[in-house]
Amino acid sequence: MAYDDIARKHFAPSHPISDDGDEHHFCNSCAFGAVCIAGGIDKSALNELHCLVEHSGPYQAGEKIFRNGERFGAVFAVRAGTVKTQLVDIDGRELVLGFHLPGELIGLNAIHPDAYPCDAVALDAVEVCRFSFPALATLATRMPGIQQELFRRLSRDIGNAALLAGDYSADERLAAFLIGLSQRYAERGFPADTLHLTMARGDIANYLCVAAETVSRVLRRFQDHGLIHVDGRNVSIVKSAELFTIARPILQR
Amino acid sequence: MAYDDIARKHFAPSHPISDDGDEHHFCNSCAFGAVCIAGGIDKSALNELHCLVEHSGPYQAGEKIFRNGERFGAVFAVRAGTVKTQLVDIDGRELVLGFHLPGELIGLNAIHPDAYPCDAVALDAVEVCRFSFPALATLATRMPGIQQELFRRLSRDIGNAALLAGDYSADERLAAFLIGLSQRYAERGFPADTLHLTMARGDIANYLCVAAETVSRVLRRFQDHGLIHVDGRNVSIVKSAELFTIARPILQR
DNA sequence: TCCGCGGCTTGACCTGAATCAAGGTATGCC
DNA sequence: GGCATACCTTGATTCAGGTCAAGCCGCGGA
Repeated sequence: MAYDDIARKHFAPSHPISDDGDEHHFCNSCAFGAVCIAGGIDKSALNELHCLVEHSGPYQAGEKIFRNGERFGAVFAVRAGTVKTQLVDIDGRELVLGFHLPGELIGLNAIHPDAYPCDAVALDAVEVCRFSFPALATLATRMPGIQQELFRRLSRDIGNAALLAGDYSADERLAAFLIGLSQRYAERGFPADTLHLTMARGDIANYLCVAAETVSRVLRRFQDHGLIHVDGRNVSIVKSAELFTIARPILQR
Repeated sequence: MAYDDIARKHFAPSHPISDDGDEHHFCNSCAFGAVCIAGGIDKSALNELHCLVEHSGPYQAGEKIFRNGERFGAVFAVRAGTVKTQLVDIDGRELVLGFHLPGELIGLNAIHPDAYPCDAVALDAVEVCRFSFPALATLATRMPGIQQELFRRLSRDIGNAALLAGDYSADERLAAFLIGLSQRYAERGFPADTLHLTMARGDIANYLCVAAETVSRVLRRFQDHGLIHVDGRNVSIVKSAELFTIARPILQR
């Protein structure tokens, strides 16, 4: 796929970030890069996209891109770094909804309630593109490619949100998490077998609905069985096929 | 809200079904009813919606509206009855994704993979409206109200899919299930405190990621505590406030 | 009427993972 | 350096809920 090739060329493996784009070549990590490239959109349309987007950042680790309860006004494409979406429920329990890599769109779950239903927190140095949603929706009526891409992203997020439904074991969850992350990096042209986890164990645990201690133990066991190698937050995947077999009930369905 | 008033007038409480609509008054249970009424759309647009919709059914309990793996071509609005979406994972485990009442749209999660990622099964006598998705998307470019409604529905489904993520207790899950169902009936103008569960205990259990035995036990306990009254598949909610308190960590966040 | 079957309930027991507790390690700040 | 803090790991213990087993109920068919 053309988009991947371009990404592979431009991205620096160590820290995912794209170029800034210009009038003719919009950000490669842009959420709509694929549309622009594939659709061969004309200059005026590209300019319109340029007009409605605002680069924002860098955010430092811990800073929030948007907050739970804020009025919805825009979606954000991650350009660099990792974003965690989370919320704190009524009695203080934290719930991590997801981790978002460059090229991914956050805030889509805010359209319906017309307010962000979660916090978006930078896990490292994060840069984003802000798309005013009313403007984007208007543009989408004139550019079917943009509309279609929005539908696809929304639809994909439904599937992703449902991924961890089902009563899976801690092993299945951890394996699916690692393989999933690996695949998403691979799609963006980054090395897929050496992962740097930008999130704390506690966040992973929370996202997977297991205890932090369980994450430690399972990673340990995977390492003891030679499936992965763990060095703090650096994890290399040694036997991805076997890991995939464990994760299969979650990923392949 | 006007839509609710109209629904309340037309729906028969015992078996949710709408009238068939005509050129000027589209089905009340139609997924886009609210748009048409609120937006005051013109006749030609209404006719276009009429042209692209196909009524289909009735389906008998157990019959499938669409199947996992089938090429995506349309979304369906439930007109009458209850639909269960489910899939069977690689090693035979069943996973219920959701239950869908009249007025709700199914198949939105199929846009991205361009294939239905689950089965849609009728739980009782079901009637649906079929909307060709390419036609609907095209119409949406000309009718911003339709586009917006699609965005909202997709966005809401993301939230719904994420609802049961998080490690909630069996009590919390059951309470949230009952309150959620009650609220959805109420929105459609049906009595909200006497529920007829069209799905088997096993389906509920599966949807909530607990064992069927646990569903029995928790319902029993809720009844013993005077929160609900259970008679087979008929459940009446006695103390909705207390039930809501239990469900709060899931529903209110 | 009886039988068979699927769905539901209840009790007894077991287990995966949570919780509790303690200690280790890395990092930043004074 | 020395300290504080946040994060991570490991072991011991506990428990919510799963699994197994048995029996009940309601319904359709012969």
